[in-house]
Amino acid sequence: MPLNELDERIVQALAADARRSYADIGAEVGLSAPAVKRRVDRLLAAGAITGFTVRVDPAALGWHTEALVELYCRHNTSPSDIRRGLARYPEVAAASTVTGEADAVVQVFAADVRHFEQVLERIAGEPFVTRTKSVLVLSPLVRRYGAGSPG
Amino acid sequence: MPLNELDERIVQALAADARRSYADIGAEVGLSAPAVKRRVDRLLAAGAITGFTVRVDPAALGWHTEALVELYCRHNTSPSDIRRGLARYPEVAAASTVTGEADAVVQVFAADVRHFEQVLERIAGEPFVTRTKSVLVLSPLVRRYGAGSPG
DNA sequence: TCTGAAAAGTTCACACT
DNA sequence: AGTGTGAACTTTTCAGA
Repeated sequence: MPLNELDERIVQALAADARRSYADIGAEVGLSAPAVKRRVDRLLAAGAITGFTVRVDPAALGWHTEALVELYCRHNTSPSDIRRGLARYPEVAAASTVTGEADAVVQVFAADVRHFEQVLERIAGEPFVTRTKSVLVLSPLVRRYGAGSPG
Repeated sequence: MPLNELDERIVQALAADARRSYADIGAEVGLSAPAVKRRVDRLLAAGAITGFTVRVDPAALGWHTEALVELYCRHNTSPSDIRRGLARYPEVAAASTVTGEADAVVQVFAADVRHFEQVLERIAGEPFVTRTKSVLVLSPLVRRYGAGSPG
């Protein structure tokens, strides 16, 4: 779907603060509130906007440990197998299949290292997982676009 | 700040859909709309909730390439050196220092592989960077809590 | 696309527990 | 402390132009 410059500005405004009123956004981009709403509805229907969410501070919610886990899977594992297997863990914030040696990379938030260890053991025990390799995050440096926060 | 079970359920509801009405969330957790609002306000004031944002489909916005880049840095590089060096790139969505061989992991969004290559060259040319190692993201499997989307 | 009205949600003051 | 009710206000949403 083609996004014009007006749509991009609306998306940017919502990315910065999804609770701004349509009238407010409209005043910025030069549209009325209903016009902004129609565009947002269209972006939602087209899948350009997939939802509205909240940005949280991991530490404030008690998630003091973040880790990145490389997953090595059995040869006939499909991406949807991995997705289904990981979606059940609330500690999994993000996961993607990747090029390279590993099959997938998983971002995990846990309360502490002990908790992370338990989650890792359970993930490593999934039938499609043959091996894992993890690194702990020491300090978040850049976190743009609301990326990388657990709930 | 201590979050009780009610707060966690409210945050989870907002993480799934930040536009649900307070009355709706209240019906789920057993509170009135004003009570939910008061708790959200308190979570905002305490910094546990840092904002509301929109979840976007990167491809729909023209970001067709996502990559994870491991950064190997010179021995006397501080985390803030890395942060300052990377913050200038709009393509850098997230970056963290990590344990293990690499010093940092960087999440990069680019329009296409050619664009990513250019960004990677520039990052690799930073004075504090000695070596990089990247993998391309094939398909995003899980993307919870608004994580991992460019703006 | 905008204007204007109806429906819905938010936000407050006040009373209660 | 925290919560619920009801009213005022704002926003959303849907007509019609």
